[in-house]
Amino acid sequence: MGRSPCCEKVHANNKGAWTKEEDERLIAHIEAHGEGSWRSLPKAAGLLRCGKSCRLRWINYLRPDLKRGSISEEEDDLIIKLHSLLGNRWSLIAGRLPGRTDNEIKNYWNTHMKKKLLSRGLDPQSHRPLGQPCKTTLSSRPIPEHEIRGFQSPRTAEVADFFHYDRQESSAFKRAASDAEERPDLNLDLCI
DNA sequence: AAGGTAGACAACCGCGGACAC
DNA sequence: CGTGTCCGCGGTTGTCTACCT
Repeated sequence: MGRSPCCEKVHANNKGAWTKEEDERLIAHIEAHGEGSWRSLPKAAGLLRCGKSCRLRWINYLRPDLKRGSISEEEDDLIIKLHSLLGNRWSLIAGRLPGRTDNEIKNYWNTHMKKKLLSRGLDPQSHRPLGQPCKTTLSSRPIPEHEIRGFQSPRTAEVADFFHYDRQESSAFKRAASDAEERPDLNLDLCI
């Protein structure tokens, strides 16, 4: 039994592309009250949208610190490196690319990078030569409990520092640390 | 000019983690 | 400890546009 859709309760069932007026309302509300409280935001801002839709619109399109324009060669290179380490964890990858969003990077990956890697004869998921069997897929393998308990190496601190994790007990951190342990060949000293 | 197709990206959906109670 | 709620994430779909026939 799943949770009911967030939009049903408030009849906030407006869907599809955002209008200029909706954008303006959302921007004005966030400028006045700040980000957060997405569930109550639509009503407070006078929008017939669900909170999730508002959050997505703000994060992916309206935020003032977004970088516009195409992905640079340096960013392109960094995305490949980060994806080889993290797999499809787009939000973590976006966290290392100022002004870029997870959605933008995900779309970019699916439309450009997959083709690019394939043309180089590399598997877009494993980053290994096509046809070469790969034991694990970094993005999908669940971490056994015993592995999580075993993170005591210097690599753990390196991962925490690299991804700015301040809560090393978080599952996202544990997963990233696990992946890094598996890929000692990957250099975490990346920069734009 | 009209219809078809592919590419790009905006937006939606469902799930799971975190947290409060 | 169990349950409910909110938020964020990643996969997927929808829509618009440019290009081709």
